[in-house]
Amino acid sequence: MTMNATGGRRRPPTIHDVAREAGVSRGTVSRVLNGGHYVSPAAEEAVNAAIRKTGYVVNRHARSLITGRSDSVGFLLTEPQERFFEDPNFNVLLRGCTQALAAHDIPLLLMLAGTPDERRRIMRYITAGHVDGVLLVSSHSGDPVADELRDAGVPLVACGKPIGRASKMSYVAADDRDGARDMVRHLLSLGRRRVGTVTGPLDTPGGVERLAGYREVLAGEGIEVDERLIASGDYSRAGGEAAATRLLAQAPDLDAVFVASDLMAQGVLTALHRAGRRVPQDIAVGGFDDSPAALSARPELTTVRQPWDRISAEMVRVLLAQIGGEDPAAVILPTELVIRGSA
Amino acid sequence: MTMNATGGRRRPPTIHDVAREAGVSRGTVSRVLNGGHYVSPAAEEAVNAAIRKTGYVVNRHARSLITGRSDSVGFLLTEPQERFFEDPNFNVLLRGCTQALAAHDIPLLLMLAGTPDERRRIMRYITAGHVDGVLLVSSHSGDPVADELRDAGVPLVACGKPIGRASKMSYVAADDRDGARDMVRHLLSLGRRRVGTVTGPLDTPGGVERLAGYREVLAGEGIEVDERLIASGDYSRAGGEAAATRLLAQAPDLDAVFVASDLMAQGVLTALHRAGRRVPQDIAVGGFDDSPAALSARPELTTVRQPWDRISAEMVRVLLAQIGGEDPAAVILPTELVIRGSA
DNA sequence: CACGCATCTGTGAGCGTTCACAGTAGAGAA
DNA sequence: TTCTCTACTGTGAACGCTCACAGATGCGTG
Repeated sequence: MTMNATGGRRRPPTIHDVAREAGVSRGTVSRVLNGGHYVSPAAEEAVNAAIRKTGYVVNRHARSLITGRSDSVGFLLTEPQERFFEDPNFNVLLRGCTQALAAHDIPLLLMLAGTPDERRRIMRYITAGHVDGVLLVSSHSGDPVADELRDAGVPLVACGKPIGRASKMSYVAADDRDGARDMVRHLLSLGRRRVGTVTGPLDTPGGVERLAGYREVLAGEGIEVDERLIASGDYSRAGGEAAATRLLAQAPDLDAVFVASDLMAQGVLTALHRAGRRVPQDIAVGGFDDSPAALSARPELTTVRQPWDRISAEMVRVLLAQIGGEDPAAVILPTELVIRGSA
Repeated sequence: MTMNATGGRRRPPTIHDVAREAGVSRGTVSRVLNGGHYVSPAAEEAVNAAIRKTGYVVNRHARSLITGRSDSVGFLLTEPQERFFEDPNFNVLLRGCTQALAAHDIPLLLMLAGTPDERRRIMRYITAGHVDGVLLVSSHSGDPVADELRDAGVPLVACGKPIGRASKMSYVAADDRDGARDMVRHLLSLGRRRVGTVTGPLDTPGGVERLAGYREVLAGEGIEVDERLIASGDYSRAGGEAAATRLLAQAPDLDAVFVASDLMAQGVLTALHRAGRRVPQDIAVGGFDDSPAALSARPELTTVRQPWDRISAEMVRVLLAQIGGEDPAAVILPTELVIRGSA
């Protein structure tokens, strides 16, 4: 190490410095940097040594200027802020994506578009080419962002099946419907017969699909679906609490509830506790997600695990493929029933 | 709008296109873009109209190439991964910083440096100038990252007072010690006399300062500090549970606990519940943070609120000032006691 | 009238990289 | 030998922007 041991920023070495040090031309250094094709072993070795010696790091701005690529991707949240930081799933997903991208040496830009104003600004930023692609998280069907981005030709992968989209768009999702089926079957296997459900918002894929799974199993068992056993929530704790309260009023003989998210299930537990119902003795409760919330609930939640690590890895894989020119793809991943104390 | 209504990416307009459209030179457009000094009102108006018409967005790569600035900042987490997504505080902080930066149109790059390997890669990335500054979150004193960055001359703001630093470094922190004092005083005011504490890791500022506040109040009240009433945790739920179990064994006459984080307090509640102690009747529990965890606990936690929104806003303000050439600064913000069911 | 000064404008250079192209050398085929 | 082909290397010319500078104009002052 020959360089600046003392503080303060020196002018960093350029590709030119490396070329001089290695006794080759800029072009050769550039070729080594980009895969090393058409470079003699001797030259490659010399360049690598020079890179180590000078501490050279490629200037991404210069590279981006010419390639038109930014070598970064955006992680876009269109939810209103509060949902973001209340929902543990987002964090797991964010972390997974960051790490999967880091393996490709691609930084992740976190973008929050809560208000229409922010949305406009961020759309400009994205469509100006400052990111190569976008990981889009949980947009409601009313959300125009996905369509706008797709129309602008920006590579895009959604988390969760986008509902109501006309044309093809990449997405990665857990098999919501199948997970819901597993849970409802489990509740029935416990001997429960008045199985209710607290759904997610019905303009989200999770809301729709998990409810569909619930209906399917009941129908399959020849049980008529009682609409009084269905209440919709908004994925928040408070929403779950309110929904459970309604459920108890409409159907006091309730003996099990399938709740479409763990966070709502926490609210459900609160409501049941206040109503003096014991869990799981009087009413069995099943959640969805297997988020950290499932473990902090009392009793711990029986739930459906979403494979977040695989979801994030697949989102990144599909996005990079799409940036590389491949066609959009849909990936559906299996869920897993996790049995704990609440059911 | 005259441009590409159809999908697919066209070559985006450049500053040259805007200049031609406005009938001025590149230089004038550039001046308008950068504050509009030394530009006649007529020219400025023409340029703005041309920008609107062409849909021009500045190419940050080209700009960065010459200015040497990236117009982005990094949000660096040096914690091992699990802490990140288990701790609700991080999310609040992350969101706050993202929004505060967005107001300056500066994107935030999320960086996770869990393993030494990742750390090296990210340090290279940062020191190569790909971000203008770094928001550093909660580094243990053993963590060399802060010193390395400072030595490299990278503008830096830490969240929480860095302990054991030789020279000055910017940081923003809640007044941990004062918050702890408030809580312990509150517990004493309830008539409790065997007040224990579960500390954070003692190589973190929060761990050290909150314990110091605890000791101060007891000393001030003339109560001798019983070391059996002190157990250290690691800010995790499990750590809190283990610490509480130790505390109960060492000091069965415990009648209150000040826990240095809400998450640990959840673990403490679990341990107390298992031991058959009622909260708050038998043992009062006070947390710290006022994170979402405080509300999901049963009973809800009496805790010390950290002003996360202000903390994030101040971190961004201080960082931008430092990037602008100002000297490092330390900011300490007041906490607030929040009384709920657990004490 | 000449001069300084402030305000405004255009122009060339250059930031650090990649890309296309034009070379060079050596090996093998005709 | 000569020609072709492959492997490798160097060299301008961009990419889109900012910066320094030079020029132009108008106004007040000596």
